[in-house]
Amino acid sequence: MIGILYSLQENGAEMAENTHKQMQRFTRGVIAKRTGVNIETVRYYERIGLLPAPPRSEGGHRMYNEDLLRRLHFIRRSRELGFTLDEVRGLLRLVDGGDYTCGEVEALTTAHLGEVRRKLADLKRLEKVLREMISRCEGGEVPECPVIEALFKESS
Amino acid sequence: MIGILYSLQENGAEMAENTHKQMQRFTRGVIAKRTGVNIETVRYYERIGLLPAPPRSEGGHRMYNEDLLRRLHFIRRSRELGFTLDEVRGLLRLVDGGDYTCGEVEALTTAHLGEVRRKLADLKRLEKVLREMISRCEGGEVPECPVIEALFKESS
DNA sequence: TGTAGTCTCTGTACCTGCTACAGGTTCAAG
DNA sequence: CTTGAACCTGTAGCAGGTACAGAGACTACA
Repeated sequence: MIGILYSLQENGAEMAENTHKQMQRFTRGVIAKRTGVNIETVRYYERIGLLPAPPRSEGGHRMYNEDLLRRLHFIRRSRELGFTLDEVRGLLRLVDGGDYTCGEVEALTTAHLGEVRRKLADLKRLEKVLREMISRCEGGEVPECPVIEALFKESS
Repeated sequence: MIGILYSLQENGAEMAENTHKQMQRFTRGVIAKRTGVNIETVRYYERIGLLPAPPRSEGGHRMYNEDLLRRLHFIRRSRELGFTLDEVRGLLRLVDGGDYTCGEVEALTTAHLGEVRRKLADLKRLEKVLREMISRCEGGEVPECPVIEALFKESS
């Protein structure tokens, strides 16, 4: 088994005095700007167990830290790339070094890698088509319609 | 203005005798296998105006053609890459050569291209991290946690 | 220290993008 | 002409958010 090498989850007990400093007050505006995620969505992620519940202030306000912002940013990007929240959960556990065996890590990672590579290939084709459209347009040429099947190969 | 050079939409009036041959009976299984989209979703796309309403048989059954299957496949792939249905709509109109001016084509295409390139960059970083995890694992090494911020750069 | 303005809280309702019935009709193979 | 698979319309549900409402917490400034 792989040990937990670098957990981003911090539980209350481990919250020593000196780490309290890192608990700035991140407003919804700051969170949105730095991660692209709005506060309602953050609460939603907490509710479904995708993010750990952060410590609270006396008055009950959530106290976020930098790590949480990084996780949020990661989630946001992954979502934009078309991964489901379940897949994101898996990715997070992978990079956290969860309690997977090496074989499990390899199986999961290989699966993700396959998906990533398929997406890369598709995006490259799309990029090519878009690039060509622009250059034809700039050349004063009327852009021909790139036939759709040229965009993405039909094999799966 | 750019003319409609190659429209995939066929209206009833243009349905000549010889094109009727192409109207095979595609069952939900065939559609799912060839496009990855199930029939309920196809009907949904038709309802929201993403796909043209196909001609019907005497009994009211939808008669799909190859073009529609290609469009479906295109939509599916684009969705997997994280584009919204609205963005897909824009892409379809672009490749159809809609009634855009050249300037509009360029603006839209450039915007899509920017997004595509950001996604490409993100996927490449993700691929690298996953590849490294696998190779470390294969080397018998305990995989270290790749720190999350290394995955995706924070500059939006 | 009071108070205004901005933030957060919980809860619920709504939105997008599907997906899955239910109850009935059509189609095509035998 | 039957029979089973596939279709039809309609509606309801699920995932992944997003947007209030009404109430309380925080901060800055007088």
